[in-house]
Amino acid sequence: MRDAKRILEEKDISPSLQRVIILKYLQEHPNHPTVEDVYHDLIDDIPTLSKTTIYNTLKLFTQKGIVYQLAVPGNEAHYDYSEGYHAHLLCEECGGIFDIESDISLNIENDLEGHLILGIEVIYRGICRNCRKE
Amino acid sequence: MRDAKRILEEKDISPSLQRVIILKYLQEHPNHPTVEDVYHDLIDDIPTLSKTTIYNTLKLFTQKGIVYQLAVPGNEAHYDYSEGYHAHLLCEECGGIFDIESDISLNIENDLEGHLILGIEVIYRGICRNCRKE
DNA sequence: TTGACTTTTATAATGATTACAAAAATGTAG
DNA sequence: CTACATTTTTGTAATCATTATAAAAGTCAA
Repeated sequence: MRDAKRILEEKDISPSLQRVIILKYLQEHPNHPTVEDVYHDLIDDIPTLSKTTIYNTLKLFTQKGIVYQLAVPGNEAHYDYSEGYHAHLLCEECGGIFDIESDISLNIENDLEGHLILGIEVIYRGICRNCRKE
Repeated sequence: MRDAKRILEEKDISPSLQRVIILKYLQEHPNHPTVEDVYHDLIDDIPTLSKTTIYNTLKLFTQKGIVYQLAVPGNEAHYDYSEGYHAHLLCEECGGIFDIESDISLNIENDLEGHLILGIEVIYRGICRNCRKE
């Protein structure tokens, strides 16, 4: 796992206590946490932590391309820090989000119908293996 | 364009005035309208129309698989009725959503790592051709 | 140590969506 | 046609995530 402080410095973000802790949290919790998740899990470590800080920090990280906001319609935003590319499965039963080792070596052309393409996101919708058993 | 009333009946939805008009609107406006868009454009035709009705109706349509909610993180939900599959480009400059004629004949296997796959959504992020010119 | 600047924090405001209960519309049995 | 049950729509209030704002705290250099 890459050093959080170094990642921030490379992106010209001053590595404040809160920012480093939030980034470390995202690195250690690749389960697509929400702002609420981050807050709930860190408030014991930093009792002064404010939700606004988490919002601000995650917005900053997103703009800098360190994390990205997962598109889940109609709900809170989920955040994903990950070094390798992967797709996601959205379970329609339990609402869970699962990583999919997508082999879609998507023909990401820079130019697609005149648009400049910077990234791609693949979302599968279905029933996850856990809900399927029931 | 398929008959709206028939589509509803096939899905066991009683074709009330509002439902038919909302579905027709979605058919005729494939530009991924929001609830606000639908309301704004239909309130002149049906002065009694309530936003709640649009929310309820679109939720119903989504559950029945007639339309689907487009995943745009951090904003209102956009709705899409379309007969053929296509991907979407999200412009990071203007926020616009563009259809992409995706040739991804994605290997939609029913089973992917144990999950049951029902659908797939591909979202490109980038700069649209209009913003690019500037 | 002072002052400028950045970061964090708490509170209030906004905006989308949902809950709820009443009103209107529709369907059905007598 | 009428009375009653059910469905659908509507308006209002409530909820929930997110953003705006301004004060407080922290950082850093002269």
